[in-house]
Amino acid sequence: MQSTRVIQDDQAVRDRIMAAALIRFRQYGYNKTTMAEIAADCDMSTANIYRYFANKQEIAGLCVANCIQDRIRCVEEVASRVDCSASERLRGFVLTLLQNCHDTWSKDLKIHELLLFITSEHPEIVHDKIARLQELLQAILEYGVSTGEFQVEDTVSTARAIYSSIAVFDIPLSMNFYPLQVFRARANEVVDLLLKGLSYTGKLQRYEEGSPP
Amino acid sequence: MQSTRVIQDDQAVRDRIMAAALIRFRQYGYNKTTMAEIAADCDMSTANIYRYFANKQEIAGLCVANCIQDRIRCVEEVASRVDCSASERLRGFVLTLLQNCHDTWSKDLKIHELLLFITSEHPEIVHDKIARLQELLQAILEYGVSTGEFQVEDTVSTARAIYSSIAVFDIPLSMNFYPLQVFRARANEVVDLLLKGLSYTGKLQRYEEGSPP
DNA sequence: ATAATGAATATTTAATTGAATATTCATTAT
DNA sequence: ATAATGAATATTCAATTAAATATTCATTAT
Repeated sequence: MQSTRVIQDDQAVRDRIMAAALIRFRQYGYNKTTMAEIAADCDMSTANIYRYFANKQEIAGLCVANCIQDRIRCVEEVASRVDCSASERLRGFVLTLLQNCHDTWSKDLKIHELLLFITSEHPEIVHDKIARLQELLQAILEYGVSTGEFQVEDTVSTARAIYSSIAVFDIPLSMNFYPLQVFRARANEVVDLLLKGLSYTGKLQRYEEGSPP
Repeated sequence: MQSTRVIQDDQAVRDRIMAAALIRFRQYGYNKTTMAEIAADCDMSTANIYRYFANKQEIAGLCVANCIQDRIRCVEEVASRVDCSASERLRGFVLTLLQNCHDTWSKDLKIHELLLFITSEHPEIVHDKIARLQELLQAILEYGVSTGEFQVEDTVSTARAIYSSIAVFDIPLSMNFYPLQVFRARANEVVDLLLKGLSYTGKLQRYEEGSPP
């Protein structure tokens, strides 16, 4: 019991430090946040933080991972709404991803900096996120197949293809190019086109050389 | 006649300067290339360059625009091959775009730096490029409709949607994430899916609530 | 023993300034 | 008049160092 008690206490301290750090990272960014400030916010010495974290970057990495988790939870929610068709789930998925991406870029600029910095050191964080999004897409596809909405042979490769098609809406850098409103319209156009492909029945119009005018 | 003569001479000098500049930009990058070096390569004084260009950035901007032009010409060629079906043209278009993008990133790193720098000052260069690519896509679509390969109502909005879907293959930054081989596979998957959407006949499977098991 | 600290050390950032480079301009050559 | 130049000026870059910050550790408190 004693050891459990201690581990829980440890986690509480870790959480307290991370919460304080995140507030400062959000407001001032990674570089302008000092370990001394984080420590002061937690009413402890700077040195004591190092009992709980290896270094500043570890704290930032965990903050970023948490943010990504939160973002993914939004998407998961939309991707599994019981009152929605598979098509609606797919559209919701894409628009939510876009909204998240835009928010990170424009509202949460400091977090975006942090994300850029951390993911350049730990690309596996991004890969894990993409893998999770593709799982969600696959689930939407399987749901669509089960309801008869979609005709899809290979849900894994199709989920990959869909993610590639909508990746541009999940890359904060691209948010520079157009206002959100334009991106929404573009995302909707892409979803419309994808939905046609997904409900494709296989009755391909054969191309006959020279027959049309 | 005299004035024409002079203008032609002017253009010849401009071309000579730009050629010399491009060689240095390619090898050493924008910052490590000095106006003095460019001038020496052209056997003229530094000051004389300013008779032909407003400043160093203008020279770089024109070099970049030329490079983009060259890249687009490759794509144009593929997009209008007489011996190819519309589907083949579309696939060629995407794979060529990807190849260009990858080359710029990995082989022509210095030019990529330049491109990044110039397009941050002149986003219209990128917008023009995207507009031209969308025109080419539209031409492929119209060709596909004319041969009966594609069923597309609105070629303009569909061309936009296709560009959005494949934009990730046209963003040098993304070349970091996977090797070219993987990107090629992804691009092919996306094209496969898009082609299904394009040849979609409109006979949509209706989703009937609760009817499947 | 565990948690925490203050002080010492190592590393990073920020300010300074001299050197390199871009740009301008008065003057010269054609 | 047009083209070109050398020298003057403005701007940017890079090396230097002082200050700030991250990290470690010996010591103290619980």
